[in-house]
Amino acid sequence: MRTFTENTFAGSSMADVAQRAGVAVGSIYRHFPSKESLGNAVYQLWKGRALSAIVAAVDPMAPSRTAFAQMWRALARFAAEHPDAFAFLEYQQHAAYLDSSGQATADELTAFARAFVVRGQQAGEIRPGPPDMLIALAYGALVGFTRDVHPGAPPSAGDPALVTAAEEAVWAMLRAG
Amino acid sequence: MRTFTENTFAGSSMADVAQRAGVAVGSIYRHFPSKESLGNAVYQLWKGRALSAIVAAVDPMAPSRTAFAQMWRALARFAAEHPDAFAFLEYQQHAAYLDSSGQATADELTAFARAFVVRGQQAGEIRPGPPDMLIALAYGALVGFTRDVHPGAPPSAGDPALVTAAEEAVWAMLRAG
Amino acid sequence: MRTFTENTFAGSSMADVAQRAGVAVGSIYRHFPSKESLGNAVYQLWKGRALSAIVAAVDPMAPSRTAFAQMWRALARFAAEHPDAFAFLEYQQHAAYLDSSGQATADELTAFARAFVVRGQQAGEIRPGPPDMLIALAYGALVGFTRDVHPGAPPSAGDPALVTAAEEAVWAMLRAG
Amino acid sequence: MRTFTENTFAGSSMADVAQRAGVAVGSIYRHFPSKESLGNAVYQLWKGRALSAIVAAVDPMAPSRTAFAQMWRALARFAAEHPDAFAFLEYQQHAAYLDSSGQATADELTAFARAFVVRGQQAGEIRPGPPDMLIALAYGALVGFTRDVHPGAPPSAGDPALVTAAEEAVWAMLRAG
DNA sequence: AATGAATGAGGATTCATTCAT
DNA sequence: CATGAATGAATCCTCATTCAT
Repeated sequence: MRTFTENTFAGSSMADVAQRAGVAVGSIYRHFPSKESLGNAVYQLWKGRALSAIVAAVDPMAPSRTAFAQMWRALARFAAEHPDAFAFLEYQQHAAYLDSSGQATADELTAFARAFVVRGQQAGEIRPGPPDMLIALAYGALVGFTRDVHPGAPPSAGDPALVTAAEEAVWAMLRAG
Repeated sequence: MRTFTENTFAGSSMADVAQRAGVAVGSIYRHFPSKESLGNAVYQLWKGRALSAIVAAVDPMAPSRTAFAQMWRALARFAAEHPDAFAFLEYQQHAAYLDSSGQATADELTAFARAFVVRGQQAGEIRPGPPDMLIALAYGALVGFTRDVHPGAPPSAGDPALVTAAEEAVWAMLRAG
Repeated sequence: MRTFTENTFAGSSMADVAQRAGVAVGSIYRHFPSKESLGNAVYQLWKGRALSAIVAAVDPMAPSRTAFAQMWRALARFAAEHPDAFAFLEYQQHAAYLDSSGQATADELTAFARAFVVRGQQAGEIRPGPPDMLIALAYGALVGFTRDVHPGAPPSAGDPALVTAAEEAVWAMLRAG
Repeated sequence: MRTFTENTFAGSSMADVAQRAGVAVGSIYRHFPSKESLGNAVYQLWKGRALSAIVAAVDPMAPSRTAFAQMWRALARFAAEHPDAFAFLEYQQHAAYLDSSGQATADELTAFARAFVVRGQQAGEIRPGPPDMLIALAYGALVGFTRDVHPGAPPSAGDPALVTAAEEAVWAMLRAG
């Protein structure tokens, strides 16, 4: 994953992947039939972890304001703890190698977020409008927030005060009224 | 640019670039000494155009609400008219080949946005907080907004009603009070 | 080596080298990081062998006349047994790719010859004059002698009578008085 | 010629040749149909000049000792005045591009030298043996003599005392008795 | 099952040659 | 006639994949 993050999928060589993993190139091919399938597996693994982090943190019965805070904090924490994984997932293009199973994991996360938005809109807590658009705005804001760091610097997603400030701003974007 | 957008910089071959440009591979090397320098030039060209589009559209003396609308519309329009250029600029990683001159163009855009935010904060029109964070949130929201499209589908950034709805939402995130 | 001899270093392609070696192009790069380094290795290998052939054949305690005969015969034999290697070493320019380690091997041979000449001059057996000049004349004569062959013809360095005749002539050039 | 000397024929580019000549690449092709033919012309030009230098300097009726001195001095002078031309002619391989007309010029020089040797042998002034072998030894010695210089250093062929010393040594190799 | 050398197709780059200006 | 940009085959080198050990 780290190789992909630093060099892009196409810019990474299996030799580099193997070396960082501390195994031989041939060994990778015992577990993955191709570079593409390895890319898929890496994507699914980390996208799945991000999804789990959210699902574990959010109480679906809580009011939107609360649920949103839980969601935002969970994702910011994930991005702070695994900055390279988050960068791999969100700052790159995966179309070249992502297959349907990989896409499915991504869709699960969107579905979760959509359910949250729709419920909030029905409760009059979230601004009306196409749910996918609101998700795109809010998730995009999160990605921008974590990216607003020069590589190597401690991610702003790790500063609790900043995380809270950003969360409040984004909630202002989502909330109804 | 189109090749880079579709296949990633590292995933693009000079042969493909040449073919799409309708020239021979060797001809590219008469204008650019390397693939990297070509990447740089493409980046600078389009980042520069995006910057120009904003600068031309925004009245720096206008109230923040107005200036923001101008900025948002200019960028949404740019993304709608040049979806692949915008995708190349914003959905990808350029670290592998971007040199200082390329970075400089990117910094100009940030500087412009920062000036806007700072002025708005001084006027009490924009929410307090680190300007760069607010820019990251808003610009991230824009990127998310334009990205919220399955490839081939008409970009949401091209639908005037959606653009307005998104603009209002993002302004709600930025405005003071 | 054979490719370099026939086509010059710059005129040889790695593909040709690989084909003659009976391996794939990529395999060469597992052993040598570049064409230059391959050229170096080839040079060092054969220059080293030529040096060994001399060192093994010459008795440094013998009178100059004897030692010279041993040296001349050893080199003539080397040139007759490895005409292409000798041609590679002596009929070509290596400046474009030879590094210091390659140069060092060449210098060893010169140093050996210089010691021989100096000792002979001290013993009054070899004509006075700058040792390096005498070496250049004699070694040049050897190179000329072996070169005096149209490609494909049996090398004159392989005809014992000719080798002896040449040796006597060159000794007449070197001997004192 | 300078480009060929420094980089080898195969290692030289027409672009470099053109630049040093102060003309455009296309202009070369108005005078020479190909790189090979240019190589030929350069070879013939300089080999012809070397030949002329000898022919002009040598009195064919003079005794061998005298004629040899004239020949040696003429060539040493040529090598001293045109070190790069001499290096191009003698330190390199021309087989890859030399055609019959180029070879003819080289053969003329050999023929001239052979006539000298044969006449000297008939007069009992030059050591018996295959004339071509003696020529190879003597010409090889000359090449070695001029080569005995580190690039950039003033050529030993330019030091009159050295030239005379070398000439005497080489004559000792050739003379009868 | 793990290894890593071998393979050769593919990629970036060069360069002899052409040809419109 | 001179120029030098354009061409694309050929060159050096890389890298996904295979397979004998």
